[in-house]
Amino acid sequence: MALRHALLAALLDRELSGYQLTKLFDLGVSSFWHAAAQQLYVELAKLEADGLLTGHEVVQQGRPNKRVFRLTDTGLEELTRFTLSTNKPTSIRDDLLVKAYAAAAADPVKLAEQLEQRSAQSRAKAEYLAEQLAKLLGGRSEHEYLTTADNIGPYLAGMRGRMYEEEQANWCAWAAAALRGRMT
Amino acid sequence: MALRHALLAALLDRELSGYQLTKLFDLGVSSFWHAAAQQLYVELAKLEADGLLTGHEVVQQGRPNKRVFRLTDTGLEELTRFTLSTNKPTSIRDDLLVKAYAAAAADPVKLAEQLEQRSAQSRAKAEYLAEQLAKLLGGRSEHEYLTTADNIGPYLAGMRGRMYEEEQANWCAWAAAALRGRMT
DNA sequence: CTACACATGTAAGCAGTTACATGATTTT
DNA sequence: AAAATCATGTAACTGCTTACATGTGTAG
Repeated sequence: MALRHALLAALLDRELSGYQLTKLFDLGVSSFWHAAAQQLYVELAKLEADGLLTGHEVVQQGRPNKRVFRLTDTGLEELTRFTLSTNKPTSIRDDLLVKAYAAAAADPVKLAEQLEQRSAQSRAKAEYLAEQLAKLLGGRSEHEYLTTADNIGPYLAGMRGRMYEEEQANWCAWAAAALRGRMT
Repeated sequence: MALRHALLAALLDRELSGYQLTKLFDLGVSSFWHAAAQQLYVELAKLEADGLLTGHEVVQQGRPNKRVFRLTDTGLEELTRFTLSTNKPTSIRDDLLVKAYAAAAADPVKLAEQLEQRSAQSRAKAEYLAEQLAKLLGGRSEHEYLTTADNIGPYLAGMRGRMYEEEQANWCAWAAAALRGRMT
């Protein structure tokens, strides 16, 4: 299992719809757990069938209706069990880094352009995450938040995501400059 | 395809055996491309069958023999084509980060212990990568190396790996401290 | 009346995981 | 004589990717 626990974690203390989860996994969680939108719906159905989640129809005005999911007691137990299990090896797969590794086989300018584009994307993602983190703090100092808030999980993980995207942006810009600096 | 191009990149200007590649993917490349040892052998066989690599038996004394692989012209062309292709979305999957997200469902001490353990592992990996990078420089300044070396790819990618592991180590230590700081 | 955001799925195919399997050589 | 490192695979299963499919409501 895999995506399973990421979904349970995302639903730990709130109800979210499949669509809201696709947004979360695209923007907020993608720096440490990747999942395609279609797969989320498939996995949500399985989790409901397995009794780890329950879905509830929510009628909306001005929008299509949606189904929100909530953790069951069994789901919470399963999540707790997961936190005690041994970690599977971290899996990272990034085409752009492989391309950087293969720089000698690439057109330096084309590669630099890709790096600069990614740098901008990562910078934007880092800024988005910084905003989300500030919202969580809600004016409190980090120390106060970390010692008093109920659930600091999203803040902890969000910080890692922000760091990751920031460093990615910096590295991409540096690598692009290095490649451009080699042009005659 | 996927692992395919990571292997071609690793063999860009050198011959390596399957076993040497497992070590490289475990230590040097794991921060941006994950692959299990078994899968490498499977993929190497496919790449050879497809004519992108050629394998040569190397008789060794004091060790079992090995087969080293070399890029063919077709393989190099394929790698160059890859550097121009559109990137698939970066895929990251890290159990430990999901556990951090689910902190509220976890035993704080047990989670902190896992984070501290990972911090040490990442620190060690960062140091190993720093050594490898220093070897590549071979006494030269970074600027000199980047402007004059033949193939700067492994240096560029290695730097990203070092940054990643260092930041991971820092974050894990910080997150563990935050969790421990909440204990009465 | 077109484009965009919201909203949710199904189905085929395969890349990658998990488990199993083997053997040489050096070091302790 | 055991443990560690070197060295290379096979086979079953499945989680995930890729491609396809559909429909509502808002904004320009």
